[in-house]
Amino acid sequence: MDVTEHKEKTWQRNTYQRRLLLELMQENGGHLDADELYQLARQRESSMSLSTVYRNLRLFKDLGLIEERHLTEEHHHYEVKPVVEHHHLVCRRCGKVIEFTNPLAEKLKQRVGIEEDFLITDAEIRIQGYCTECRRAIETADHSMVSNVEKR
Amino acid sequence: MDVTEHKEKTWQRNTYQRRLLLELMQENGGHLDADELYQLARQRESSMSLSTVYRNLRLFKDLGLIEERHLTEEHHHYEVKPVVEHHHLVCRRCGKVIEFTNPLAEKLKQRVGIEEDFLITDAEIRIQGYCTECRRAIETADHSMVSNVEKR
DNA sequence: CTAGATGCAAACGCTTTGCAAAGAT
DNA sequence: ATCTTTGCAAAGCGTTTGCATCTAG
Repeated sequence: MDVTEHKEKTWQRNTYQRRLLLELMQENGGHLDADELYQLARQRESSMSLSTVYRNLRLFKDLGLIEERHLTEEHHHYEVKPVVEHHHLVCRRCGKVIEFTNPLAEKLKQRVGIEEDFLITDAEIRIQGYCTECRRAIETADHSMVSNVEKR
Repeated sequence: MDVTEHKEKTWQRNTYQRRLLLELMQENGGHLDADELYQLARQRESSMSLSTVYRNLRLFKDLGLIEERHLTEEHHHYEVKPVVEHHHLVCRRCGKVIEFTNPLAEKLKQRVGIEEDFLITDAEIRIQGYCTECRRAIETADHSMVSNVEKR
């Protein structure tokens, strides 16, 4: 038995809304949140309801068609299940999200799985930092700023 | 300038509630969520308010005393800032959380920082899978289960 | 004294749910 | 004809906020 398969929901009816939502998810490779997807869908089907979006996002997720991401503290993002697992680099200043893959991530999973005796199914790696542009912007702003040491 | 320091909030009053909350966070090394901390605090100070918990969790976080974790989809968990960065292994069945450290994680951060020209501040790695016990439990249950291939 | 912190209740934002109507098979 | 899915509105849940009161400094 494949221990990683637990979900039982199925796709019973092939509705227009469902097709549209999945299509939009596939076109928009990026990281959509529920509301962004809702707005996109409304452009083509103005009667689209937000709950339909939520219901289908959950369905797609249960079927393994998309994956849920935790890029910000506020709410979820979704993306179509990538063929190769990739991870995310998030800029703390501008919020830009860069996807990356790195063989070390795979190695890390293997290593940890063995060391802790876990059967690893997947990993989510979110690295935070500052991108080139924001580093530059902060340094520039810094020159025109007063020291704020006394604030403490 | 240290580009990683952005927050400006300070600790102005040394209140009982604040001391209590921080103490509880430190005693309870684990991963507390806001409500768990609230329940603990109420045992010692029955008038403690949930908003005070939230306000101080945020304060502690801004001061860098604790860190916010995203272990489940539902809500946040917090833990006192560890001396060495560690990551989490979460069992998909029983929810057990195991902390681990691995030199490959550090290496990965360095590598990605260079490759993408990011100044890395930190990383959150959450690996999911099945622990020893749950694997065993699933396999055992499996033997007494009917195949569910026809469900589709 | 007085600004900052608290407790309470109400508001908030994202997500889920109950229900009647519409739609797919 | 049946049973799923939809749209709508209302509820749910974790979290935040406004405000009067309290309190540490």
